[in-house]
Amino acid sequence: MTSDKGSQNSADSQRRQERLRHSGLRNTRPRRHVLQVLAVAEQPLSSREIHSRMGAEACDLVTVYRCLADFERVGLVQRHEFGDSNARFELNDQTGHHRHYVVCRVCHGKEPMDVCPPHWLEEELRARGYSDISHSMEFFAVCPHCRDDSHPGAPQRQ
Amino acid sequence: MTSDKGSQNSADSQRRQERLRHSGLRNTRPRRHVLQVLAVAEQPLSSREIHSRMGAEACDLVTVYRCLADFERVGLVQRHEFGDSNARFELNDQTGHHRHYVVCRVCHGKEPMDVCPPHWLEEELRARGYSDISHSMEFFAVCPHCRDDSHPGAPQRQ
DNA sequence: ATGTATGCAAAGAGTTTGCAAATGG
DNA sequence: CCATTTGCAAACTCTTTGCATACAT
Repeated sequence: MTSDKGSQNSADSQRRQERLRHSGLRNTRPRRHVLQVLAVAEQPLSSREIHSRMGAEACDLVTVYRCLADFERVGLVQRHEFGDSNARFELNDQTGHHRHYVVCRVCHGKEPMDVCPPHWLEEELRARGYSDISHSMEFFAVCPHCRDDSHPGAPQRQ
Repeated sequence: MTSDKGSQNSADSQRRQERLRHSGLRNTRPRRHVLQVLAVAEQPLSSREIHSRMGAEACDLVTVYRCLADFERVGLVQRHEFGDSNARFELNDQTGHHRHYVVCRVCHGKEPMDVCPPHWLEEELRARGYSDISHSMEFFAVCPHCRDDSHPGAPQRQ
């Protein structure tokens, strides 16, 4: 029953702490905990969602906000804006790879797209003198499941 | 001294009121005023920015929010999320054309990109059974001006 | 006339800030 | 040791809601 989608064994934990140290951030319990929650998340999570998943041992919600701000600054996480004024975050992998999602307008499920076309546009921007370039891109649609069910039951994923 | 960037002559005003009526929305003074501000805006504006630009004759800020919600619902405006948790809006043209921007990390200036590569991705999503598809895409970077000035003066555009 | 839209007040929600105490390297 | 980080409380900002009044058609 334990999720094996993400990485939550000791070796992965070591690797995350390695990335923390390498980023110049101190290796604290709240930060390890936030990283661990993100590591096993099946989709981007908001600060509150992360805090909830930390359970009884949770640090203060404010600390989650501060961790995420730091993680974003050093490139450990990517921020997503899915339009519900709720910033969501996901762990970047070591290669700097990141994802874009389709968000269902009905069930709010989030499906990764696994493509990233704007990269050549970043090249063009670089040629125009821009530096330190990144981008956001999300899709919004009614997913096949919700289109068929006119009266969808419980949302697939929130 | 009057800006002629946007459309604020009487003919354009007529055309905007036409679009209002055609959308099934009542032709009220606050709505005309919000549309007029958007029509002459050189970049997407937040509710508060719109309200400020309405000057002494401004309607209530709440009404601006409601206008924008209505306008978005009927497709008159496009919403942008530039990452500062401040929704910004711009007028769509009649063809449904919309824009994507580069936002400078330093001066927060917004430059339109005039390209829209995700359209073929929407096709792919359609093929996978998704419907009612739209997307968001924004770029973030340090603009040439701010890269050169290590100590930028006043932000170019906010 | 009648449903729609507005203004005002107040609430809701996410996020940020100040500061003293705790902690990591 | 000392700079960084945390917790707690409170503030701040954007946005939404309730309801009586005003307005468009």
